[in-house]
Amino acid sequence: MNTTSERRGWTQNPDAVKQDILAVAVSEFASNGLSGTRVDTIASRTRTSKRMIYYYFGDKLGLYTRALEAAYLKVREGEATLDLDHLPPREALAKLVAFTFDHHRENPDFIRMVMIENIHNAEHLAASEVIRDLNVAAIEKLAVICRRGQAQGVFRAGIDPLSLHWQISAFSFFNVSNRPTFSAIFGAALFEDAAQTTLRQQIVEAILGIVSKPATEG
Amino acid sequence: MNTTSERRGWTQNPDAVKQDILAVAVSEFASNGLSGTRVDTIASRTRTSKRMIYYYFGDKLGLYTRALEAAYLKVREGEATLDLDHLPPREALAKLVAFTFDHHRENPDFIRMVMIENIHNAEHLAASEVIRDLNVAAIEKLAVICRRGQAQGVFRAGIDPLSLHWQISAFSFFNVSNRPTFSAIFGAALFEDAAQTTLRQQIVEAILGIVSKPATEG
DNA sequence: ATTCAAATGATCCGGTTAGTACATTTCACT
DNA sequence: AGTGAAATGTACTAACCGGATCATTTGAAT
Repeated sequence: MNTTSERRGWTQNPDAVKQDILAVAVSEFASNGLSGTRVDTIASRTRTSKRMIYYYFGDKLGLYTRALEAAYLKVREGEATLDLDHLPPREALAKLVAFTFDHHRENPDFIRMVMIENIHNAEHLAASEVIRDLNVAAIEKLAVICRRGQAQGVFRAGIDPLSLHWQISAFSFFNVSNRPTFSAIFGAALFEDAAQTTLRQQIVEAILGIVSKPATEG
Repeated sequence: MNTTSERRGWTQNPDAVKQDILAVAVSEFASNGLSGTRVDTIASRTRTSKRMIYYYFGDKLGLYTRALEAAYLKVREGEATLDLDHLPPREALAKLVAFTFDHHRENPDFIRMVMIENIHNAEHLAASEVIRDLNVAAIEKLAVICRRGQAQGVFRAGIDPLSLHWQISAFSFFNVSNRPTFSAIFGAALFEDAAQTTLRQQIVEAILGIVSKPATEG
């Protein structure tokens, strides 16, 4: 049982083969979409062969679905490292928003997989219970912050955690998903590090504004 | 010269043929993506033939690029109907945001074309000067509102119209683009008319909050 | 050392699809 | 009514690509 790296003669290693295929598949599907991706191309970037793809994943759609799940799993895994319970509500929320913004930026392949899935009306995602569970858990984390903020009187009443999640996602997702068209039209300045930091701060404040008690006018 | 509807024997009508092809192309590309779209399918939904597609548009990519332009043109055309100059700045901005939100909802094919173009890193859009001009004009409209608001002292200083446009777009675009995955995971409630009205109001307020002079805290 | 299922290699195939070749018709202008 | 270019119809093809077929090897248990 040698490491997964070297392969002389050949040694069986089913799990490594599956993971190898999945990693390449995520990358290819994210880059080229479902019908734009060639199974042969995936195979060629793999340490194994096309034969193995069909052996383990049945067909192209099967592979795509598993790749989609893999992308979600990896990203939600990253989110789990975030501990917010010890922070006061406003700071917890601010940290969550800033983290989400950064995390999306760092995982463009995930974003692209979701874009592609949206193009396909989420029909493959709908078939995967795994993914639904992951995301519902993410909402619960947000709901906890909302309740704490309301209990302490720093958040207004009647906040809908789902709407809030929608708003946070809208900013963070769009920032990555529409970067190509946006910068093709308006230039890339908004996506350089300095501008992104400003933008992140702005949306943190915008979100905090949404949950804050009304006070302004004019 | 009869109308474009009936076609007995056959009568030449180059412009109508081109428009017919383009309309179908937008619909097909928006639904299935670039590589997911079949030229034969487009042809079959047309009153003309595949031969004509290649005759007028050269190849699949040429047709795609023209379809992308057509989608942009149609949407920007709709936006031009909006007259904001007679409104006070806050109301003008509020109206612009609400309109953008609705307008995006009403043009899902356009949204999907942009999504697809983003998947392709905007490489076809980048080749089209037409589109860039259209959008830069849209920003200018926003800049005018900002300047008026600042002159009247109701907006804070240092607003970047481009960032503002980014924020408005993020909400309005995401609302359509990610509806499939979002509702697959969290249910469709947020996308029914009542909830959408609430959401729209929320984001109008969020945007107004961004441009307003600081006053709140806690 | 045999056995047998799991894992892998090597090669092939049939349908699909973008694009083309060739022929024909329309129509504006003489 | 003739001419020629633009417009359209019909049929074909070459390449590509998802998937299948058949054979071989590995490795764990007997």
